[in-house]
Amino acid sequence: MVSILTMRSENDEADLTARARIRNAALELFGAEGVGRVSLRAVAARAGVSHALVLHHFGSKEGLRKECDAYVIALVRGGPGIEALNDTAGLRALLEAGAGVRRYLARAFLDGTPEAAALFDEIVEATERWLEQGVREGWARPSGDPRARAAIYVTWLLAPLAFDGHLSRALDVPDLHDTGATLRYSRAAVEIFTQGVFADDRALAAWDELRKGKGT
Amino acid sequence: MVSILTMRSENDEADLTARARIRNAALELFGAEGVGRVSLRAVAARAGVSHALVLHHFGSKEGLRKECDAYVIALVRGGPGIEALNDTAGLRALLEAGAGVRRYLARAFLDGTPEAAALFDEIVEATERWLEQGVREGWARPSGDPRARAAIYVTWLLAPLAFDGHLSRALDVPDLHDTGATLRYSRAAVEIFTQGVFADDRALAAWDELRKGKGT
DNA sequence: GTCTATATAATGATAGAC
DNA sequence: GTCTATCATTATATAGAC
Repeated sequence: MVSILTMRSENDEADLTARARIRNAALELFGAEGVGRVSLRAVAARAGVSHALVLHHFGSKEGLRKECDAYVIALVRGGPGIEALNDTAGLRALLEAGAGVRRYLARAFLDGTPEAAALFDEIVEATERWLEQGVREGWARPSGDPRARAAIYVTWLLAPLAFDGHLSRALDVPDLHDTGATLRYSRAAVEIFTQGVFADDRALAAWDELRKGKGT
Repeated sequence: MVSILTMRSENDEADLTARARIRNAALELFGAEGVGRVSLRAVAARAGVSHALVLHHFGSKEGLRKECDAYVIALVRGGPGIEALNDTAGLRALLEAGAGVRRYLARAFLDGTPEAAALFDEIVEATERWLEQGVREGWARPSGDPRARAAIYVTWLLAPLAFDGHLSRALDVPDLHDTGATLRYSRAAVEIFTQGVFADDRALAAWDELRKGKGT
């Protein structure tokens, strides 16, 4: 039996407070099936408690959802602020967290909760500053639209969250986020970020053509 | 009153069969809030029919969901086969479809329905061939891992589906998928695809370093 | 094809014992 | 903190009239 004073050892399955077990169970189920499709009873069953206890701790289903949001987002933030999404505590924590957590976060972004929106904005902002610095220091190329580039960059970095299973299937690896899988797809990503995909400016020219057609 | 023999003019709001109206209503609501959070009664109300009629036409909620899947996916396919996602009927149809449809598709990918998975695989396959051709013709750069590159590329092209609202907020445009918004973010994307982000091979080198640490 | 009941089950939430 | 009832509501689904 676990005292309520037990320090949280976040990663141990066994001895967590019931509150934490419930939150983890919710995270897993909400991530896997979507909040709407998961009943409080299902969460309770997975956590090994009664459904009444879930409500005792979180007040309502919405309360539980909010706590899940806060938890995952704190996990990604990793620290007081986000440096940029690259090689940061937050990203690593996210990769090491279970698939359920990643799927939960993807759904949070899709649902557009205020918390998720704030996180996204924060990451974009940090990334834009990071790329500005890169341009100054010479390791990043200048962009015609730094803000848009940062936003796109973040979106692309987060894309594997949303396309988890499909990406791993396409890459023929069992789970996208361990072993050599991450290495394989991140290699391809870095390759694109370094040398691009297109060998000349034809695509850019085509874009400019399109722009002329539709007005500024 | 609309005859059941009326030809489907897919885009007109008014004179559609009840079946089509129900499907459209479901698409919109499922996309906006997630299938689990939407009741058949809500769908029926939006379509202006009774909830019993929904079941009469689709048998069950799951049946309705499947029809939505099939409809959206057919929309993206655009024709008998997908050429590549670039400048294709499917992509254009997707952009011209409502935000609800795009959000629905994003959720379908996240939920990992078999239909969505098949579509994804199809697009990756087509994109890989398209890039192969590009390499042969000289307008695409060769890749160290063509399969992974194609998969990543597709993921990135689809990313705006999943981060719709966040992207438009970061870009400070009301709706991501009309007017100049598409142009702005696609310009940034093409820029990256053409010239990359990083100015030298430092990131690639760092990646290789990481790889050594974790074994092949 | 479309509706108005109605049946049946599940859900979020509460009350109160331990 | 945790449980066992229990309530009120809502959901999916069916039956049968029009």
